[in-house]
Amino acid sequence: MENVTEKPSLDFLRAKIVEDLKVNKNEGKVVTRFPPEPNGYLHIGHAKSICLNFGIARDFNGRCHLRFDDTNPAKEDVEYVDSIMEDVKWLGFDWGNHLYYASDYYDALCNYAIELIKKGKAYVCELTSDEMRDYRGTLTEIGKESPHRNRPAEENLDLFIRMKNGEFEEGTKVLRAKIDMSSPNVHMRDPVIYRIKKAHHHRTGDKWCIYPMYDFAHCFSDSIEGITHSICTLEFEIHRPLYDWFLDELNVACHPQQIEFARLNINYTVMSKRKLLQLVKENHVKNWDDPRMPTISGMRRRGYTPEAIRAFCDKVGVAKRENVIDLSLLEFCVREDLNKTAPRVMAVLNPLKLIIDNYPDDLVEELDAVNNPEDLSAGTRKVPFSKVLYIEKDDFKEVAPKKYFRLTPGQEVRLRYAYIIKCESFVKDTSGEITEVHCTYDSSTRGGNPPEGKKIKGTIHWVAEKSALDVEVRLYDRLFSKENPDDVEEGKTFLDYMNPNSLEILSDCKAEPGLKNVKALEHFQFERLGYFTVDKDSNYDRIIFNRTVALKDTWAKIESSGNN
RNA sequence: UGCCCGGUGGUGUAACGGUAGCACAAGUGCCUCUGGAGCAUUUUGUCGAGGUUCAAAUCCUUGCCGGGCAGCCA
Repeated sequence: MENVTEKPSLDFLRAKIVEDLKVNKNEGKVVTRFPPEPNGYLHIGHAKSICLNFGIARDFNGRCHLRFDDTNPAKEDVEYVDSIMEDVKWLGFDWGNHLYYASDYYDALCNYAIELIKKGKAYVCELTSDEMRDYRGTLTEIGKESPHRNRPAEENLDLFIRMKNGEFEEGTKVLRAKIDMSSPNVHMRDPVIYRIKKAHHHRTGDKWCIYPMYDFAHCFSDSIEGITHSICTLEFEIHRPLYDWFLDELNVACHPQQIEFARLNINYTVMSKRKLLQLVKENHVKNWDDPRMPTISGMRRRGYTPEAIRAFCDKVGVAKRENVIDLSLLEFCVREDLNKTAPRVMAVLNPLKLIIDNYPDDLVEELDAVNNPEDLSAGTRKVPFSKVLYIEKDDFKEVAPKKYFRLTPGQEVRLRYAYIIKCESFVKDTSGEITEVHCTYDSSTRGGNPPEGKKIKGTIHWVAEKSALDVEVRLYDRLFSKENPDDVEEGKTFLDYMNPNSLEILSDCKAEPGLKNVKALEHFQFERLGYFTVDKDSNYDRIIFNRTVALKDTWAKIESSGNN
């Protein structure tokens, strides 16, 4: 009780920023940036970075830039630029007018390179890439210096300008920083900073035929934008000395601080753009927005909400230790959000006909159903009820296992919001499959209220046959059946661990008629089943739902533990 | 074999020299017109060895384990 006013503990990044603010570093400003390369779609790992960078800016009254790190025209495309902007916005973040491209800085970057050359800190090297690899040395042996390393500055300048003018072929020359070929950090062994690429750039067109490398472009882009904290993932930690070297050599006014954190991993999926691209290109999934993909667009289509994703990113925390998050945490986050917001509705995925023998043949009653018990302001709706209904196949068993509360001969259940019924008999076809269940109802239990003193343990959902809507439902499961698909055995690839049952299409589902006019991305809870969203391929004639996540299923747990 | 980073329950993440806490997962019970939701409750942890200290998850030494780095990718 005495600790209620205690502040929640900060992650190490925010703690660092608090320290910086205390000593008035950067005049108290906090400026971050999210710097995607437009060479693929954003995934949930990027969401963590987005939430971090935009979240920090929000928490410290700073700002966060969206900057496309577009320094490799061979791999980049406007399609990706567009999708990235859409996804960041959808996640709920706003970069205001701080939208930038590294390509905006090509002139400035080129001038920085020239300055470096003039200072004698960069040189044009004509080694082939194979030779350069050779000269670089290994992790345990130091490198040796390029024969071009000690060219006079004027010659370097001339050569570099001619590179820029397109006088040389790709691969024949590069500009390198002159640092230290004996550094234990291979990134400091005279890294390439400019290479010739006669490629069309999605923004600068054919203006350039030399493009800066990441290490050179990134630190200066940060500096130009006045970034205070340049937050990136762990694999760039070893690049930090280089980041600092460039900024120190040219003595720029703004020297941001690079801080690294551990990227997000989730089990049963992959999180590398290369692998996601491969899944798309080789048609292992339908597209980047396939609902099984961990992409933002895929998760959106699957029915995840921005609120759920943000909550997830918040809960996973930030640290420097490698981590693998349980998929169950993600599922918890969507359920938690959708439970509060998704209207409840009844739908039957695997229909079984149920006939109430003592119910009038042509009567249709409109029964009241609560739209969301977690939010009474969502109101109620009318659901039509009549003699012939559909129920879930699973909700009837000829021979009931122990603790089975649903329909079985002689047992009573409640039809949600309708009546108490009793199972009298059932019909099997020649193959032994149950085709009809016959029940009687108690007309005094209208609305589902049992007589005084009587308890009904089981409640099942239903859809009236007459007015039922035919819908398609797509069930999704984890894309991979192995916890860590990146951990491949000899002779296999991550593709060998794909879950063959990650998609199940149910085309004969029945839903209550109120769902006739749903729109793409609307969320619902199908009572007792899970959360579902309307797929974008859905239309008036063919309504398609994607299962976002199933409800927690205590019965399934009891059942499976009993089978063990 | 070089350099850099990390090791806290099953999974994440706090505690910044002073009671190892929180969330998810798992278990149990209560409640319920969703076997949903909710509520209550339990189990499980500081990588090892030394040292400093009244006191170490925290500081030091060392070992072990995990990750990263040798693109004209980012």
